[in-house]
Formats: sequence, C-alpha cells, structure tokens
Amino acid sequence: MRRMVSESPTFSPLYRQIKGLILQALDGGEWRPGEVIPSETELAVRFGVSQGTVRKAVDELAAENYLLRRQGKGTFVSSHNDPRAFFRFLRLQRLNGDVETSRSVPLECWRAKAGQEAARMLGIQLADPIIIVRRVLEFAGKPVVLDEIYLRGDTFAGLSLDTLREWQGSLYGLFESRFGARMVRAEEKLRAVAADRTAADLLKVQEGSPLLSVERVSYSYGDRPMEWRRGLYSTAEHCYVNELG
Amino acid sequence: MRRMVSESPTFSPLYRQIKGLILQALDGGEWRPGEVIPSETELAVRFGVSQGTVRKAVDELAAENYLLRRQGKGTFVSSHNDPRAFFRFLRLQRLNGDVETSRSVPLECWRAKAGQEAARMLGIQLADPIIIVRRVLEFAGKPVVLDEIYLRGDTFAGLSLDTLREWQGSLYGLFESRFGARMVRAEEKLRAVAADRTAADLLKVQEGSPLLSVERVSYSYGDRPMEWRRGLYSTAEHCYVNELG
DNA sequence: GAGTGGTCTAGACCACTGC
DNA sequence: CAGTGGTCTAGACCACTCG
Repeated sequence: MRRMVSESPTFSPLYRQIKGLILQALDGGEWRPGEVIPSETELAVRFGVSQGTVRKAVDELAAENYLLRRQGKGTFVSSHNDPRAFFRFLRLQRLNGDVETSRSVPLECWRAKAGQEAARMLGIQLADPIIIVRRVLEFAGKPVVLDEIYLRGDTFAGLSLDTLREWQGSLYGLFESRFGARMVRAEEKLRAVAADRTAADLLKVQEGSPLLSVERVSYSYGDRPMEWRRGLYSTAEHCYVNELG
Repeated sequence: MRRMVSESPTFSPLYRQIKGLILQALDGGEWRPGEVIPSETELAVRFGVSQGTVRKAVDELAAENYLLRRQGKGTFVSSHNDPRAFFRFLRLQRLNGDVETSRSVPLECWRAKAGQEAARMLGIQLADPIIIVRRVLEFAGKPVVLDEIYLRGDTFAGLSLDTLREWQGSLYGLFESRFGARMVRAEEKLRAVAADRTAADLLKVQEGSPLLSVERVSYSYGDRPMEWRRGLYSTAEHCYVNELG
C-alpha cells in the first residue's frame, strides 16, 4: 500500500483508503456478521501501514455501525441478530417510555413486477422482479404496526410466507442470515395519514383515525438500496422516538 | 493537570477530563457562539497535556455538535445562527425532497405558572414561572407547523411578542443570542393525532384531519432542559425526514 | 500471561486559510 | 509566509477478557 501523492484536488487520506479496503472485504463476505475481524496489528501488516492508521479507519467504520469494538475481545462485524442491534431501526416505545419486545405476524408474501415507484426506490428496472411482504407487528399481543415491504427479487429469491413464519427474530436478522443482505443504514419519511378500511381492521382502530406513516428505504454496502417499506403505526399507546444532535 | 490514577472502577481517560474542562469553559461563556476557541497547541499548553490528547477531546465535542472544526481557520463554538445549523432541529422537507426556508409567525406570548407536566419536562418546581409561546411556521407562504412552546421563566425573563416579531432567524438563534441559552441536543416523540378546531383553523386543514404531533424537549449544557414544545405538522405537502444509522 | 482494543506522547509532515 | 487543523508514524503503557 503506497501513499497516494497529494498535490491533488481529490486528496484522500491513507486511512480512508484503508477504510475502503476493509469495506470491500466486508462487502465481499471475507468476515461474516457476528465474527471477529483480524486485530489492528494484523490489519496494519496486511495493508502495510501503521497500527494508528488502521485504528482511524476502524474508528470510522465503528461510528457508522459497520463494526463493533469490544475492548479485550476484538472488533466484530455488526449483526442485526445481535440483541444490541434489535432497536436500531425500530424506534417505537410506549408513551411512558417503556420499551417492549415485538412479535412479527406475517400476513402475505407474493412475487410481483416492480412498478414505477418501487423501481425508483430500489434502484432497479421497471418490471424487474420484486417480492412484497405484508405483516403486522404486535406489542403485548396488540397490533401496532402494519408493514408493506418491497424487496429486490434477485436478492431475496427464496423468501416465502413459511420462511417468515418460522423465523424468530427481526426481519433484518433474517435478511442477513439467509440472504446475505446486510442493511447498514436507512432513510425515513414520516407523515400523518388517515387509516383506510384494511389498515383500520388490521390495527383494530377506527377507519379514518390518524396513523403515523413511516416510509423507509434501507441500504446495504455501497449505498445499494435493498428494501423499500411503508409502515402504518398506531400511536394510541406508542410513539416514535428520535434524538436530535 | 495530573493523570487520574487507574486502579479504579470509575476510570476516566485524560482526554475525557480535558473534554470536561472545555465543556465547563463553554458553559461558563469563556468563548461565545460563533467565536474561535484557542488552537489545539494553546489548549495543550493550558491543560498540560499533549496536543494529541486535546485533539481527541475536541474531536468528541465536534462530533456532538458543541464545536465546529474548520481546517486552516480554527475551531469554532457552534451557533444556531450559523446557516449550517439552520436545519439541525427542523427536519421538514417537501414530499419531493426539496428543502424550503420557513418564516415564523408569532401568535401569542404570555407568562404562566408551570403545571405538573411542564414542571417535570423542564426540571423545575410546580408553579415556577414559565413563558408560553404560540407560533406558526410558514413554508412558501402557507402555514405548516403550529408550535406551542414552554420556556423556563428564569432564563427567558424578558421575552415578548415584540421581541419575537422583530427577530429574523430561528428561535434557537434568538435564545442563544439574547438569552445565552444554547440548545445542544433534543429528544422528540412523534405521534399522529387528529386536528382540533383551533389547529385546523390555523393550519387551514379540515377539523379531524391527521397531523403529525412532535413533542420535543431541548437541552442545554449539562443536560439541563430549557424548552418543551409541541408541534403539530401538516403533512399534506411536507414530511419529517430521519436518518437511521 | 498473552492478546485485544484504548490511551498518551512526541515529532514530522501535509492541506487549507488568510495576510 | 505563518498559523491552523489533519494525517501518519513509532513506541510505551493501560484496561479488559479469557484461558
């Protein structure tokens, strides 16, 4: 690994190049979610830089939730099956602040062709194969969230209602373990909407009552969109929490 | 500055102690928002540590939005009057993703005594003085947000409707410049609610139509709550955007 | 005790800003 | 040009984990 000469308008420090190489290895599956990656000194030798430079690269990757550092043990590939990550993408609490565990109840799962909007959101071509999942999330036995989920057909080919029913754990954990699709970040758009007939029935609220609409696009490595979903949240007893820095 | 001996269950690295000292200086008003703080080497001399240690302290403070680094120029105290910070606490966009500027239209501003909830949220005693502000936020001339804002009476003593009307810029900018109250972070709870009569009138929507309710507590240095507000957002043409890491 | 990440230092050099 | 933050290195030592 040679230092990129400076003198350039597109200057990229060494540690960012190392970061890129580590990302590449992660994307290529060299280390799987939940596993340890080599120690900093090993990586330093491998890339021919000092340990401090590797350190800075790993620091950034850890800050961006790709990696998880644990003093004395090593650095691990982030996993949605790690209990620590369970609430990373689900920001729902009771109104009083209590955090409950949820249960996913899959309703439907079918194959379709991408329409205009799904194609744009998933970065695929019109009429490319997609898979659509509908499910309800229950908290304390009560339905709170109705999700409609659009997935790239190529990546999630074998997904079925049975698979969804058997799986214990979060959907993202399933995507990661069974399909090698590791969601790294997501963008959400929130609005308030009125419940239509079917949503009202499934969430056991009155037709026309206000629901929180959460539209989300989830990305894997390299900003590849993998999932587009729309959730309707009943906020009678729950709320979506957010932290502003 | 001597290194804290280890052997302790409450081990705190040197750079965190330096971070605390810098925070203390910021809180004490040694440097004002928008100003430069001393260079890293100056701070290193002042605190009797190496430049690298100061660097790590400043890094964390910059990551938490207390400070803003600018290569070649120096490190600055964050300010809500800096254009860069205008959208830090207002996550509203057009549905198509465009970001518009907003105009604040103050409606009312009166003194009151803290009730049960306001007292708890603001960390003050029941019946302590508070100030309540109501205002509408307009985007492209249309009302989109109705805010009801509860402020600590001690800190915001002189606030009046005239002050609010004269001020050009964000409320947080006003709080910072005129009252020395610098909001550093905030916690929000989002729900969907039905518009009541007055909200419907002010936001020019139908009574009962769904609105996004955003309840926010804003904190200053040392996690001191300074403001509690509830916003009702009309999401017909706008949405609240969020990024999940 | 060996191995990991975490802290701290000192020094050299680079990139950016403004005079 | 001087001054700032940004990068990179090498080495010493500390805290944590586990066998």
